[in-house]
Amino acid sequence: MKARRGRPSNASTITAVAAKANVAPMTVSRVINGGYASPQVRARVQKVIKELGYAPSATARSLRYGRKGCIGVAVESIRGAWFMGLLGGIEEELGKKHLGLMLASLKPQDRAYDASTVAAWIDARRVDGLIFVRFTKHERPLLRAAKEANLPVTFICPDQPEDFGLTVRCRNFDAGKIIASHLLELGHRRIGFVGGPPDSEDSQERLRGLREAVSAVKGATLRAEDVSFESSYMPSTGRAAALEFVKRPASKRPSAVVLGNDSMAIAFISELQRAGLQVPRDVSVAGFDGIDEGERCFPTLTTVAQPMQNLGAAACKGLLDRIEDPSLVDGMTAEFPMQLIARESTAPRSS
Amino acid sequence: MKARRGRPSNASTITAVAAKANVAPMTVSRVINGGYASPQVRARVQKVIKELGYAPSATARSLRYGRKGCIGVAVESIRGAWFMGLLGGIEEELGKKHLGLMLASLKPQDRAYDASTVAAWIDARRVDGLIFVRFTKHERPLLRAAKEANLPVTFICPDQPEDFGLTVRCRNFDAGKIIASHLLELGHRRIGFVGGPPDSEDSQERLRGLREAVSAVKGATLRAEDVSFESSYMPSTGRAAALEFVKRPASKRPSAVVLGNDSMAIAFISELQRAGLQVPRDVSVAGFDGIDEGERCFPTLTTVAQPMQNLGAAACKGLLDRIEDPSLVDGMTAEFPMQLIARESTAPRSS
DNA sequence: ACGGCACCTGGTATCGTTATCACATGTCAC
DNA sequence: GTGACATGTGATAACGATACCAGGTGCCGT
Repeated sequence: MKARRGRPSNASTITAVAAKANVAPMTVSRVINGGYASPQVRARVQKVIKELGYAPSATARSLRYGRKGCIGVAVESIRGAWFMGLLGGIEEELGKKHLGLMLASLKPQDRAYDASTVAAWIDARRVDGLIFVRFTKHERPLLRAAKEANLPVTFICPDQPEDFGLTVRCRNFDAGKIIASHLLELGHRRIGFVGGPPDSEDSQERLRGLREAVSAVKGATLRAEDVSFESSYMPSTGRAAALEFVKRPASKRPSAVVLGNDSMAIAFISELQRAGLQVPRDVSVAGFDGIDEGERCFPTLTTVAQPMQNLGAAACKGLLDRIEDPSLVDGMTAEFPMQLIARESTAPRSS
Repeated sequence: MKARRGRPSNASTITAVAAKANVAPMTVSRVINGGYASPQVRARVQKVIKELGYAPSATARSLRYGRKGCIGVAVESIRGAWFMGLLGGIEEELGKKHLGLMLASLKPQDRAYDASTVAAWIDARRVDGLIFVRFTKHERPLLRAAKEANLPVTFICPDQPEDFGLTVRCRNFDAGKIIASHLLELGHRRIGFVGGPPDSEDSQERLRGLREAVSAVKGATLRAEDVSFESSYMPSTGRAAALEFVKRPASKRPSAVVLGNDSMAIAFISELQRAGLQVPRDVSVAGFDGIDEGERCFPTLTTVAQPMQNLGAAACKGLLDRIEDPSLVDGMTAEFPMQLIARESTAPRSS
């Protein structure tokens, strides 16, 4: 940004087109944007545009309009595949309006917290709006900055961060009930749960749903000793939980375990297998999210899938609406249903 | 982009700061960018800047300079986790210079070919440079456009697309040799190979390396019937290969199989397990790339890892160099070594 | 014949920033 | 005491595009 002038981009300007077509720049602008222009002039200008390969500069337009034609997406960490589906939905929605997408992680390289990039977006008015994926309390200052800058914001996040912006999320409570019903139907009565971080709203909600469904069935239990929370959603925590699990005598184990997300579930299963247990023969296992990986491991993973594509699209659409019409009421939330994908990792309880 | 004027962003401008500090805008600019300014004026201006929360508009700067402060990254498809490591490396490098990253896929939603977003970047001069991840011949028109626009380009790609831009890639030939040595050392003599698409340069190179290493060892073979190419790098093709594999009588199988990439390898293993085979007891399996997933499946996957982080960083650095100094010679390539990660999926040949 | 209107076109100012030049100072050397 | 030179500041003109207003036509109705 510091360097002298830009490269000698041979890109032509509207003035060049105007000169060559013997009209004023304004007329060229009108030809492009559809204002009054006689057929002859229009044809002449369009010919010159094609000859020179002219296309309007996004930068100059951005300065003139208030709009940048570009939104920012901030993800927790750029590693981790689970949000790719979201990005797909966002991109799809943006593509319809020819808008761009700037991506940054809130914690680059999983280093110390550093939201400077996103903060710079706001300060420098680089984007027309922001989508936060998994917004946590640490990002509060960013939110304040966005608010002050009057910048539309949406969240893809289980808990509504604040009375500002649109929040898009899944029915995590229902998800808990759904997986519980599935396991109960298969005959499981003692069910375990290994959640993500205890302060993560989605794990809590899912557990609540699970608990409610379990308590509605006579003889079904969700014992305190079978419920735990891990420090993160990383696979390593799933592995740790598995090591814990195999240490217990078989009679003291739940016959089905629900993990906080698919990554954890897959790691959990792997570790059980390493210890010689078989899934689902010895224990049924299920996760949440519906990442692709669950489809290509063995056994394939039963999960309650988030409609990632839809979540992304909804967050994006909501953001665009708010950009279009800043008067839209804020603090709304949109909820999406989650969907059971029953696969190999769950089976009827062995007698 | 069409709408009237932008939102009433209450962001303050350099003029507002200047007025409040009783100086000319130019002076404010100098205070920010470090030109001559007396200590008193500097202090006064900086105070006002803080009071008003002023930050220069990236858009206006972009128009003034030639630079957008932003590069574009075009990936083949936004699904697929394997390039997240690359993105991490790119982001890291960009972060150092406070540059932005615009992301787009060449085939959004894996629909019909549609590079319109990237083409628009070029036409509208939205980015200072482009990184192509897995550039294929279908993107040729884009490349031509970039060339005409005098836009720096780098590729993260096994085959050098053209005599233009910097290409960053791995030593795939060596990778083939590396995995071959590993398997040969473990005592395997009949080795199989299941590549990606036949026209993918990396699969071919890896096979060549494999072949060379195998042929150097007496008694080791890479038979034609044990070598195949699949239509894509998708896990489904790995699964298909496994079905093929288990159909053969055990005596006609290689004792070790190398897959085109990790996704395929993991799917291959899963399918073998489903058929009742055990890895590595019945067959050793290895992949390429080193995706995270290979670490949490069972058995963990032996692979030859690409230094994704480094590849991304190198491509980005090269791009920035070229943006800085457009006279840099083009058509260069930078090669990176790949690294063996020996894990559970490969073991000494069972006698 | 003249006001009114629809149609087409151009001039000018503007978005927010900085390069360039011009003009003040003050300081030092000779 | 006068030129040379560093230091500080401001006025002006760009960067590329478009909003707005002000013309110019021609055609119609009265």
